Amino acid sequence: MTSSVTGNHDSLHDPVELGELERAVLQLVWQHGEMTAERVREELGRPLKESTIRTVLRRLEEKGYLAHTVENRTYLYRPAEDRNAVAGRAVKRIVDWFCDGSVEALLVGMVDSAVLDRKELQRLAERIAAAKGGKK
Amino acid sequence: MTSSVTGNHDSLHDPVELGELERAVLQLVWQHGEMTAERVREELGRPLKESTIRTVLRRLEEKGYLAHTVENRTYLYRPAEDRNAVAGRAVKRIVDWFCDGSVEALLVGMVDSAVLDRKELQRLAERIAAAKGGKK
DNA sequence: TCATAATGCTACAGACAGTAGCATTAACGC
DNA sequence: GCGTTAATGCTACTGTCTGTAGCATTATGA
Repeated sequence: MTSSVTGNHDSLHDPVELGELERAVLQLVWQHGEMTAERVREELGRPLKESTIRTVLRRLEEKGYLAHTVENRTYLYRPAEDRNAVAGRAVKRIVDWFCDGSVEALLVGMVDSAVLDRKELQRLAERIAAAKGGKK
Repeated sequence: MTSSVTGNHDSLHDPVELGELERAVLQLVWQHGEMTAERVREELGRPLKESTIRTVLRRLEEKGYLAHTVENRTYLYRPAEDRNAVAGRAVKRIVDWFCDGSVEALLVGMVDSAVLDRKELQRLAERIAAAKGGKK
């Protein structure tokens, strides 16, 4: 399967392997900062049992996306990773697989497939160029 | 020499939903331009039966990534979509899900998670700015 | 017409996501 | 202390997808 597994650190998870519901839940937690299962269920608006929500939350934690603390006997879930960072890694994988690792090729592809507007790309480039000084 | 086309491509699919083997095969075809099942098997270097390869190729076609023509009773598979474009859409999905649709946020995330070097991003921005006059 | 080489069809096991039921346990009031 | 209640912990079933492949069928060329 995995061709060469040299240096495997499993801290890297890909949002790609998440299902619909998992993604929805993860986004909610990212949005709200911290949530209980009950709260998630309410926000979701879908007719799901609480045990379902809890299973999803637990799996998300197992996968490294969430962490929880116990507050008065109640689980409080909060993000374990920055969403943009997670997205970044996910994109990197895609770039590696489909664009020979070239982010440029990717952006070109996004423009070509009308996913990204050329103008938008322009603005983006300017913003990036402008944000040069911001050493993080 | 008979040559017919059977391109059946209904909707847009995401490369994200591909398995390891499927991805490997798809990349091979993208790399070589067109391939027969036999050729794919050789290139893969994995001990797989031909029927396996053919199943994967068929599924990739069903999913819209490949198309085939028949050349002397033999299937010739070729890409049905530009790889960069496919990657672009895949990334867009990720951006929508995890970055509120902001490509900028994504790039920032990539830098933050050390997926993309700040310098590289700079060069990228310049290149993009330079490649202004394109189609569309 | 017969062998051969190609495809077409079908299947099965393992992984994973969606969904949920039921057992257990700890806190709080009486 | 003891029971009610609210939380979690464990387990499971089903459907879908992917990896993998066997076997039937069919067209082609000698």
